Amino acid sequence: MPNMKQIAELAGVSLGTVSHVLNDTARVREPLRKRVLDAVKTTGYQPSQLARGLRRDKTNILAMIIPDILNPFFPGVVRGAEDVAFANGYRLVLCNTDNDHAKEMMHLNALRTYLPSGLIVIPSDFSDLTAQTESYRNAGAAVVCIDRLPRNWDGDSVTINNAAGAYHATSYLIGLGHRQLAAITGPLHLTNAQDRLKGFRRALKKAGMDIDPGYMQETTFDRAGGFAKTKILLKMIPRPTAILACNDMIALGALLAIREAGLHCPDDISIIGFDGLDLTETTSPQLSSVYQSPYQLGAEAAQLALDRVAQKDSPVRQIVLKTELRVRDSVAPPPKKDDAPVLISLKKSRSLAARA
Amino acid sequence: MPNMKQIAELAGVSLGTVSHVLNDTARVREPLRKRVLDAVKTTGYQPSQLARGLRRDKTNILAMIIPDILNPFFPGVVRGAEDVAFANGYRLVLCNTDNDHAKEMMHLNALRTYLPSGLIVIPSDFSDLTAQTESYRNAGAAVVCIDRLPRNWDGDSVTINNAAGAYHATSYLIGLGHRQLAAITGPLHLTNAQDRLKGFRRALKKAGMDIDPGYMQETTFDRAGGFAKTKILLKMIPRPTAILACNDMIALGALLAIREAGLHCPDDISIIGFDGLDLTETTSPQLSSVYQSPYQLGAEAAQLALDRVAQKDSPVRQIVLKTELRVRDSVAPPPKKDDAPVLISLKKSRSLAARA
DNA sequence: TATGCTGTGTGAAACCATTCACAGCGCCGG
DNA sequence: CCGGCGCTGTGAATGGTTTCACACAGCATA
Repeated sequence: MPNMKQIAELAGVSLGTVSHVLNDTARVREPLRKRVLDAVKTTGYQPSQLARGLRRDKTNILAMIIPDILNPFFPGVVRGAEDVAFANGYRLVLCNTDNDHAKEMMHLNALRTYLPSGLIVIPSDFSDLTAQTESYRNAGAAVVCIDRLPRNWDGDSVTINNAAGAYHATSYLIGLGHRQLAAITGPLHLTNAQDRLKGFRRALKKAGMDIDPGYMQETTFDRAGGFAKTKILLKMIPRPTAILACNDMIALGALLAIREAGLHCPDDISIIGFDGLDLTETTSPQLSSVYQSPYQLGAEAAQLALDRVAQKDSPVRQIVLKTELRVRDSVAPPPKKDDAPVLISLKKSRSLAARA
Repeated sequence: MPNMKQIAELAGVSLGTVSHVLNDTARVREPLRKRVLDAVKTTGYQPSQLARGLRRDKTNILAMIIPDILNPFFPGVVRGAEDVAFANGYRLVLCNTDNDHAKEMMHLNALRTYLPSGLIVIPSDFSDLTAQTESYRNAGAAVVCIDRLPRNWDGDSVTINNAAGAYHATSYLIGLGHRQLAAITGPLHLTNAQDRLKGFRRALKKAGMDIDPGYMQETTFDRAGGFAKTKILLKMIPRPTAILACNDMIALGALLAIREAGLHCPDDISIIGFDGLDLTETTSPQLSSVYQSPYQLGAEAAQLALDRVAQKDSPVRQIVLKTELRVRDSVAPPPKKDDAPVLISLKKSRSLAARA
């Protein structure tokens, strides 16, 4: 593979001229310009991203740090970011932290010397990333936090309206007549889990309801957590007639626990999840959920990062995306007391056609 | 952030010595060595990966090209590769092709000048990648193909035993008494789809069965494909009593089509999928499937790539991983003719505990 | 004592693109 | 006719690391 010097020789121009033609960084008269372009075409020359990055103190790399790509929520985020990156000539470096702060630090440290233009982070926990990411900012890299925010974050961010989503879902359940409500929240040191719980409580308050703290269970954002906490909830007296699961994985675990207990969803107990993952369409019953678009989350974040690279001193942007309650088969009015299982089933959106 | 020169000055040694200490590339006497290490520690010096890569014609980057991270099979592959990469001080660059050959080429071209040490590819189609990847090989990069192979591939690879898996699943269905078997295969220009079909046919042949080509439907590896082709199969006379779906997404579509037709799985018709994704545990009925480990696929590929980097001229390795039939609730003996729906349900592995 | 060898350390060259100060040229206005 | 300006193009300096040829000291051998 040739280098720029050879292109310059072949085109009979100087090194600088080749660079100017390639980067459109100065006027070059047509004949010379053409000679350079021809030389590039015939040799198949490609500039070394390494040399370029070294010189410019910045590469066309976007680094992305997420908890775990195996969690079905994150592939969408990654894909959204990768699409925007690719469309703009950037590459995406993917790092998994497993929500382990130490691992997050290792990634953060190791990535720095690749001089990425941007860094998109889903923070692993509530530790203060401001200090860590400052070195990136100093190096001229854009830093964008998404999904949840570290403590005291005052930089660019993309999140969703967690409280509103949870509020809406909870209100819906109350509207159906549920009075024994429960919530299974994610780890409360995560801002998104906190906000969802806030929305839940706000809806209860609005309805003049008050619930025993035991009906709000905190756990990890996964199936195992949902399974375990649902088992606990099912033993409580009175048994909740509806559960707000603060993400879909928790909801999945809840569904399994309900089935294992010999109960039926939604006849005995209603479930609403959060995220609206694809897999909520193939569970039985199909899971109602507060939908958010992981793809959009990632795409907006990448765009935000690129915008920041282009315009370093524009005002901070904190984008908040909307959620949308998608009611499917896992919700119904509460069973009437001392009744045989009620056989009502609400079928609203069957979005099969859209995806299948 | 300091550079090597400053470390050299601080430690009172030459540039070369710093390099030797850091890379353990020559003996350095203890006192000097310690001075260097101290200087590094106090300054928090980190070598520039860009300069290093430029000089060594190779970076600690592994590039990974996959069809689409949104497809639930691939996150596991990516995670496996990232873990191995990370453990060895490498970073993973992720690229999605959407099975679009043009996009694959763009990624291949763009990635090259980052000088990755390795390239892990799930080929988008049957085009001959040998030529394209040769330029990587020439540049000293290791190229590993996984999951499916491009035409005439003679380099390193990691695949699974597709034919054996399909053979096993099909034989199992035959053993249950099924005689009206159908298969929904993936795109037959993909080697894995081909091999799974081969396994299906081999099992039929072994049992002395012959089937009408109409019972073998080819489609894309997704839910929409499975849904559409199942609708076709359900209209055929005689209606198949069992379907081998050549991946889980197809199986998912099949399940939905069966439900929509007012039929029941497994009472009316049995389904076995392929891949054994997590989501097969939360469908209803739980989906039987030929399990493979995407994580292992990715991990082995990354290890293979790193091994090749370390030992350029070791013999080519073509690793073939095993599959494992996981029987859950979506299979049963065929319904007896003119019978009411049979209520047999085979419950073998409930691997809930393992995962939840 | 001269020679040769081993073990350490040095500093310049090389990798390749970008950028900056400057030079050459043609043209305009004075 | 000259000074000055705008437009193009030049080539050297720059960025940070690795590596190679070489130097030097100390020691053993002839």
